[in-house]
Amino acid sequence: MSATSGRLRQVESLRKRSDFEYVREHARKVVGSRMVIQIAAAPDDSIKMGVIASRRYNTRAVARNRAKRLVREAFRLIQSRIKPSTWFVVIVRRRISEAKCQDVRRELLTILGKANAVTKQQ
RNA sequence: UAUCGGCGGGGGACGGCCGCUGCAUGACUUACGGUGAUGCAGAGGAAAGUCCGGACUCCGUAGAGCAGGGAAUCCCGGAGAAAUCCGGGAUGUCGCGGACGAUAUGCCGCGAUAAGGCCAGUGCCACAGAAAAUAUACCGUCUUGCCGUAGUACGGCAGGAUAAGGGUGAAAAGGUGGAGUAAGAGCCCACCGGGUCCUCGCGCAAGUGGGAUCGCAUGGUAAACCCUUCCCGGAGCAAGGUCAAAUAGAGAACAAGGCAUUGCUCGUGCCGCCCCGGUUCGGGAUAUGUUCCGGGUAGACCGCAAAGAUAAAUGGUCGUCGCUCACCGACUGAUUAUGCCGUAUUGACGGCCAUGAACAGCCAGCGAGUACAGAAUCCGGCUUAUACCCGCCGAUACCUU
RNA sequence: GCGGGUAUAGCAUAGUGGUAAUGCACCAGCUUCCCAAGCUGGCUAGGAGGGUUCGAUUCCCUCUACCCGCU
Repeated sequence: MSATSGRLRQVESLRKRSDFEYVREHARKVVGSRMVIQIAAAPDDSIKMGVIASRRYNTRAVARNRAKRLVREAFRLIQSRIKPSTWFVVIVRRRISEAKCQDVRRELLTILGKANAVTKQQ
């Protein structure tokens, strides 16, 4: 099962505009200090994530790419603990710019826990 | 030596673990953007801004003109398809300095210069000033007539001459000197400056020199309209092309059940083939299925690359080192100060010994920093951003000679 | 990505080669027992840097920020 192998590739990311619209239609919103997530029940068993880093976050392309990489890396590290059949979208906020990878991972885990989408650690 | 600015060059290295994207190979699953394996490739000097030039694609296009946009001193050499860049020289204009005190202006040196044309035309030139472009009379200067006081002098009124002087302004209608005059004036003369003309000289040319001629009113602004010469078709990879669901619309074709003929089939003939209605007429509704054509939406693929996607890869973490800065310590070098001796009138010079700091080098420790910035069709140029290091040039400050 | 446009007081807008107008807001005063309204006065501005010009917010160039269109 790919969900337990701890990697992120194109299969695990939301890739179409219709996917994002599906999540936005069915989503519950959870707010954190560095990010906001919209989380929804998936139409199948998969776990998928999408990241939004708009020009309102930062006008420099380097900063937007860095934020998306941090979120993707955090997702990769905690992916095995997310309940199946979950799609969610992460919208980054300005305060993520000075965060390190561990900070982002901790916060993403906390927020997903609030949304009741995390399984108990074995 | 330090700081600042400009130009050019460089703009981190290696390894462990966990990962990402593309391609190739063969395997397993399957028909999917799958799984795991191996190999190869995987951000920049600006990838940025999108300011120029091209490649490429589609549309348009006989030719010419108008509109619109752009370029603009001259010559030589070099690179390039072009944009553009490099090197050398010349002319004009402007600024600063000098010979040389001022004005017009010429000469010399340095620097800057998007530098065709405002005697083709039009517009504008605030405030100040009399007057801002057909020149003009505010003060001033001179003068005529009349009046007043005794007067040739002064004052008043009316008129005339005058651009020398004052003052204003960014800019005031050639400059200096002389002659001349009532006072003045290129009104006239000399020199300087300027315009025009020349089948004149020099120079490839922009120009420049000479001659003749004109006393010479004819500023500034064209990154104001405009004129001259030359150049330019438009849109852009979200260009464009291929395949092509669903839905809606449009068109075309086909299909339905029964009876007769016959042993059966094919074929043929007749009736019927949405609903109401006994039936023609009439009224209502205008449908079902399949196939095809056209169109091109969602979507996919091509365009598209020895990086290359389309919610967009090139990362995370740990370690070692490099570079820069700060602090502390050890060692080495070195100047200066103090002391003694010698020369010496003094200043000063030379020699010797020890000590301590600024300073420099090197080593070790500890801490901090390591920029600007992320390809999206491709290539070239320009512009802008950039920690730190190297080289060159310039400016400023201090020190020494 | 490609193409186009805008920038003026705290906010919303004018205007033009000669220092900048209007409304709202803000501040002070008058009025009122107090507030509001009204009246009077004040405050504060051309995104940045160069160039052309006697003079630039305006004209030209280079940047910066923002907005819009095209799947």
